Amino acid sequence: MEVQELKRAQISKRRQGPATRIQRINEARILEAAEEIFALSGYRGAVLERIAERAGISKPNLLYYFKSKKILYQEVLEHTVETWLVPLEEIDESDNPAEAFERYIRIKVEYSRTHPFASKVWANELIHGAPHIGRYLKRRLQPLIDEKARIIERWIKQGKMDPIDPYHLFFIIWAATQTYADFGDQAAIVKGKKQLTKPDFDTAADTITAIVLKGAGMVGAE
Amino acid sequence: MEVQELKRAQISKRRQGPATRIQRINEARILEAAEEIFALSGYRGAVLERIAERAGISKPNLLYYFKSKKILYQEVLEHTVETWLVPLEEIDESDNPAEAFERYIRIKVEYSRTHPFASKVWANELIHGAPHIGRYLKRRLQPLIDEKARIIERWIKQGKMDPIDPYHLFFIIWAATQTYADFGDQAAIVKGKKQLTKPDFDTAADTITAIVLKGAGMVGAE
DNA sequence: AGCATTTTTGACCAAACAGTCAAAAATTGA
DNA sequence: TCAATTTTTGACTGTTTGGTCAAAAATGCT
Repeated sequence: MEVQELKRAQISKRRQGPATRIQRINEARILEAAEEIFALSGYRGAVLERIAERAGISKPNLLYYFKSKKILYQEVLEHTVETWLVPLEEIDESDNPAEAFERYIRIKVEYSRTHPFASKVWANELIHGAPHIGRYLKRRLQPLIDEKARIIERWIKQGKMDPIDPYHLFFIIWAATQTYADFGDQAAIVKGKKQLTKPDFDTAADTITAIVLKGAGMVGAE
Repeated sequence: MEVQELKRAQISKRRQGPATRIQRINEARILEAAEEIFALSGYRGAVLERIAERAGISKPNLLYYFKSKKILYQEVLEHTVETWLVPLEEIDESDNPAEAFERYIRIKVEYSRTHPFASKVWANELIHGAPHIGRYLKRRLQPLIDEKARIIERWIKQGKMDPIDPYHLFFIIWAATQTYADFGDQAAIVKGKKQLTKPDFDTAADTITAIVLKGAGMVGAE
């Protein structure tokens, strides 16, 4: 409830018709800067002054567009969650399980590579118990997962894959794919590099795909 | 370098012989309280006053035992890392891969269940790029992983498992097992519960074990 | 041009908080 | 018991920072 209502409240206060050009540019800049700073420093650690600086404006001007740090944070969060859910929604019962999961895994790894800040903001929020977005998550994510879980259960009944708890399967895939964004620095340290590169992410996607598809009996001796 | 040196510096300043009874009790209490507060709020979000309160002492008294917030945080971190590394060190070449990985996975899931705060503190530090413990991590973790990677490569050569990148295999296992501590709240929300319970963790361990062992070719048609 | 609206910012405030310090209280050891 | 040492804390300080506000600057509109 909280996020949507706050968003609506804020918007309705200022915008009747469409946003002006200046508004769209500044809000986009602020959101992008905020995503990075929140990712690097966490909610409390993020300093509005730094976000404003990154966005090329002053702090009071930032507050003019987003009435408080909390509201700004929630807008960033909601944006990341929606992007996060898109590939999940695409999993369809008419798909072949192996193809559906391979596509899902590769998209999520690629997203970790191209949007590490978004993933980190999201991870940060979850680690602290989803205090700002828990209710929204329950309303939005839970039904979606339930639906996809039913699809997987039907695939299992049809003998297309091993009998595996669908929820845990999702948890494992989320964890494995996002770890390259959230904990990419650790992975780089372990590999003796400064940063992970594209080939690292490709190998990651290959490895996760191989293990999950074979491990869940979606390919192989059938 | 930083962590060990700081620790030694602090200890040498105060303790020549063994700590007194009061010191041991209070330091243990403080570290336990700090682990929880740092896990729930992050480094910047954690308030010394609250840690002290939780430990049943005053803030100045806390600072009497740990000279600064940073030093306290680093001690908490180092403690969690060392615990984290124990089961990894136990992987031995003379083991059967399936048995070794099953044991490793089950220990790590159990650790996620019993020490969620430690895992979260650790995750938090990594998300933000390991600023406080990166060097230590490189010195301590990298050689250990390299050693275990060589063991896995030998297992692969001996045909005991599929040719899989050992580093990515570890990343996936770490991610999958620790997600139940770090993002346990999300998993609970998705499952429509307040908290994950022991059976949830058991199913998690079963699922991860099944997928990894079969997916990496450690069991099955050989 | 000239009025109205939107956008921008310097200066400021109040709260939160890490860290200090001197003095009190408790403990230890002879 | 009593002096020395360790432990504890109330009161305080300086800094950081989210947020306010009034006024200036820019923009839009007729």
